[in-house]
Amino acid sequence: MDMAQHPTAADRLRDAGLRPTRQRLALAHLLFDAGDRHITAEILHTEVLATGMRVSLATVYNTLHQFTEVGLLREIVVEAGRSYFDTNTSVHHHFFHERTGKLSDIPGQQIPIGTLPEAPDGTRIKSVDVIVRLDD
Amino acid sequence: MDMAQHPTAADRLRDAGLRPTRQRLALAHLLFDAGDRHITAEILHTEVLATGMRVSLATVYNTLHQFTEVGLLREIVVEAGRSYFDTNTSVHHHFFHERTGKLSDIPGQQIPIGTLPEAPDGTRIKSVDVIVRLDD
DNA sequence: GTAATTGCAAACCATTTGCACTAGA
DNA sequence: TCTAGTGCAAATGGTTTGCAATTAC
Repeated sequence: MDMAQHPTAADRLRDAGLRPTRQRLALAHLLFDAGDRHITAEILHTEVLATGMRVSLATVYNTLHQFTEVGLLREIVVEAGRSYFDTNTSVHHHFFHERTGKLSDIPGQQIPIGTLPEAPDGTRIKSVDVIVRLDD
Repeated sequence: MDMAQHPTAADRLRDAGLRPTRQRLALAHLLFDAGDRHITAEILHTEVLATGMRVSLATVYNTLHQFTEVGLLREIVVEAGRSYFDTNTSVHHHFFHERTGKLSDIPGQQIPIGTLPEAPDGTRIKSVDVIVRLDD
């Protein structure tokens, strides 16, 4: 996602109805300028601080959730008590490395989600999450 | 799981290396006497208290984790900040009803986990979790 | 008797919230 | 200007922990 081109980061935020504030721009660059990432609020906060900017942890949480609401991020839950945010919002699934606590995309998009079960009663399938847990 | 028969609850706990204490027996009955269940520590604690027994929440947590370690339960993570424990330890997957916060088994066991990806490098697949999130 | 188990209350830790302050438009 | 956004510090909520008291064997 090259955000230094035609649709600038500021444009993308504006299009999503979010003011391109200094904080949101800084976070957007960290999130989207370096390809696909799986990141926690804590880590992202550490990273912004490392750039010299002062952004509160509360704002990092707000921003991650706002980005998720407007479809710029996808939230992934693999461990009770910690949320990951994925900058790749397309349909794909994950390896979870239990020892290191790291998430990675499963390459080749195609885990066979061919024969999905019918949603019960009056329900509707919102999404399908596949987590392949790895030992090592 | 009829635990009032040959392998009594006490036997099963002993076999797993856990002393069949009053608390563990009470929890085991609530968990295993009524078919497959998806339960949180809070709910289970409420249920024991309702039977008139005094069991601390800490013991409920300890017990759930011990049962999980010895393979009597399986832990399911669908929401950051809350753990579910599944009394059905066989391979199967779940619907998560987001509105009600309830988990249910996907019937017919067969989500096509046919073409699983290779585990990267020197890793080994420990388990595959499939969560179908429902809007309803 | 003695090691395992329990209960309690305090500690934890990621996340959320209330509210005064700041800054985009 | 005027509202959306931010920062801080306190609150939340599920879970864990330390340790003394209890219990299974």
